[in-house]
Amino acid sequence: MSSAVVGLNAVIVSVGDTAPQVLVVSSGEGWALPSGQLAADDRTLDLALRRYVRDQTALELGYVEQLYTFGDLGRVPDERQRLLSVAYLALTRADEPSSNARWLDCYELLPWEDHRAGRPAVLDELVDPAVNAWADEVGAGEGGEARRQRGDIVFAFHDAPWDGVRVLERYELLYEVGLLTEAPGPSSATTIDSVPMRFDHRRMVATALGRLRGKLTYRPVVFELLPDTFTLLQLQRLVEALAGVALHKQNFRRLVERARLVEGTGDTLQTGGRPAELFRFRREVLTERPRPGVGVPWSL
Amino acid sequence: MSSAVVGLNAVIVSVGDTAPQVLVVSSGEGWALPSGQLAADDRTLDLALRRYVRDQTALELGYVEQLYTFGDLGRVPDERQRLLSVAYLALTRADEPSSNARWLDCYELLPWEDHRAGRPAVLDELVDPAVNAWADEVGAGEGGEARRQRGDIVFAFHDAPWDGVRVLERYELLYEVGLLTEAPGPSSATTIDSVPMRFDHRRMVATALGRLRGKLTYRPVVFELLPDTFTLLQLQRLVEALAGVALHKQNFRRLVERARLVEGTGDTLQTGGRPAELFRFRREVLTERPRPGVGVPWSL
DNA sequence: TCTTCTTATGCTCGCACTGAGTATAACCCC
DNA sequence: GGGGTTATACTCAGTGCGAGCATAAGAAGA
Repeated sequence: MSSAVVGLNAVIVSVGDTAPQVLVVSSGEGWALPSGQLAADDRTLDLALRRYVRDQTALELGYVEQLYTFGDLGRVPDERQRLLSVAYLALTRADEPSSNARWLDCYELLPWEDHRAGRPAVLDELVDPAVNAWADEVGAGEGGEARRQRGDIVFAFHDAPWDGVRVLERYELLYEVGLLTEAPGPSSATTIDSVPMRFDHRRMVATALGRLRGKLTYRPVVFELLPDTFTLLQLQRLVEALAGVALHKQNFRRLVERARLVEGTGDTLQTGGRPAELFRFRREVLTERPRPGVGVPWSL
Repeated sequence: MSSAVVGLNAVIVSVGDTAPQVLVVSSGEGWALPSGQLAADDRTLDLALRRYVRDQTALELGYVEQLYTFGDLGRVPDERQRLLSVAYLALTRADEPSSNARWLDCYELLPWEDHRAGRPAVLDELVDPAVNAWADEVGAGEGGEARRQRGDIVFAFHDAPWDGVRVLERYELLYEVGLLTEAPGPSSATTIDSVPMRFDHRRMVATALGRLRGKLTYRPVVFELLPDTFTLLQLQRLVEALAGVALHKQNFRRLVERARLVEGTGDTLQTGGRPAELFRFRREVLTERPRPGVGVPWSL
């Protein structure tokens, strides 16, 4: 029987003032996701993850979901060794990380994903030409067209619609065209700068953000990231931060109220303008609707 | 560094005359999914999977997607050993399995999932009372209500809507209430009978069916299971088989044509009634729509 | 040939939801 | 009170969908 070294990684997401953020710890080669080993007496992978995250960061995780298992040769510098890593997504409200850990803004790692203030310039200035050059590599024939079409789909060139969920596909395409390097190394003029992260940990963050953006639209996961009561604008800002797009305020309000996702508490909160009513998540919605979520443009 | 035995499993899905089916091979303890070991020189997990499936079943896989990694202690009879299994979903049109393999009807394994001819009686006759008894175990208080609510959500009791995607949640709840046993063993009057499968392979099938039903609604995966040209009724029957629900014929037609998912070829096929036009998948839809899929009731 | 059965295809209501925008309310500060 | 700010209510047009009616085009049998 063959065996491999098995590791676990946690992409722990919370939301700061303006953007989603992931918990990272410092490592020799840039920042790293909290990682651990599976111990012989961990009954389940989930429990192992919770255990070592508690040990390393003093954080008690709430929502936890398995993301993906990475096992390609060459994902770690040592070519001989295969490291199998099971990555998890975890959500938490906690905002005070322990000593050697810190929150890292997701959009520092993946700047092309934030469209709240419009389409990032880097897409048309850097990515578009790079994808075109990459398509030209294989000639103007079939293969080139397929490459161009793939670029159009994931980056929404030529009037194709932007799909916020395709975070991982964008990451992988950027990697293929040579605009980003996986392991920390010298960044050049032809790569998109970012905070260096260990191994393929940035890819794990991309996987997590994509999954989260998808789940947003059909499961009430946002409420894992909010306090028990909140104003509708707080909820909206949170959804916008995760989805990476701006939303129409009145329609957002109508959506969550008519979907009966939230219920008013009667209390209000001072805001600087007219006081806002405080709402709470309405748990009963789980039995009423098949896919209770918040609705962003790409959920149709 | 800790290490574990690592296996790969493939849930290979095709669609027969009336139902989705998975490829199984015979094993000492009932049927088993094709499984393999990761070899040291397999560059990626995908490639390893394709390699051993080719060796074992002489099948060349098309669409392949990682499903989930199973690693709980106790999923295999030997309590000491931890077996980590990375399960994959694969789609294929091939209908002739090799010697020791055969196609097994998904709804023989998961009979409560097929609602095409109405809600299966087993849900209200067997599952409902069992869930109620299970809820009563913890008293009529908070815990009991939570259990009952969970039953309502996943099995659509008390007017809750049926959500075809929650295959795995249903499987897990049935397991918790004691209506099915994971490893092959004596079935009793209080368990739902089914074909015995090795280890937790039936759980893997449930995972695969759930994933497939979800993907159906936002990616054109059905066409992986169809010949190049097909009639709209063939397409509809296929979607119905996977989704486990019956669809309105005229509306289905309108949906796929207006979404521009398919295009007519001009040819027709004899059917027993008026000849049907043959259609093909319209690849350009990938750049036009963010989530090209077929639309089933739970996709809203 | 005429009838009946079967499948395919076209079309039309009515409802629900959505995008976009206008209008009004309720607080702050000065 | 005026102006800024945020909250909340409401309207209107377009779109998508569930449900059903109607017609077309073949096969099979009387």
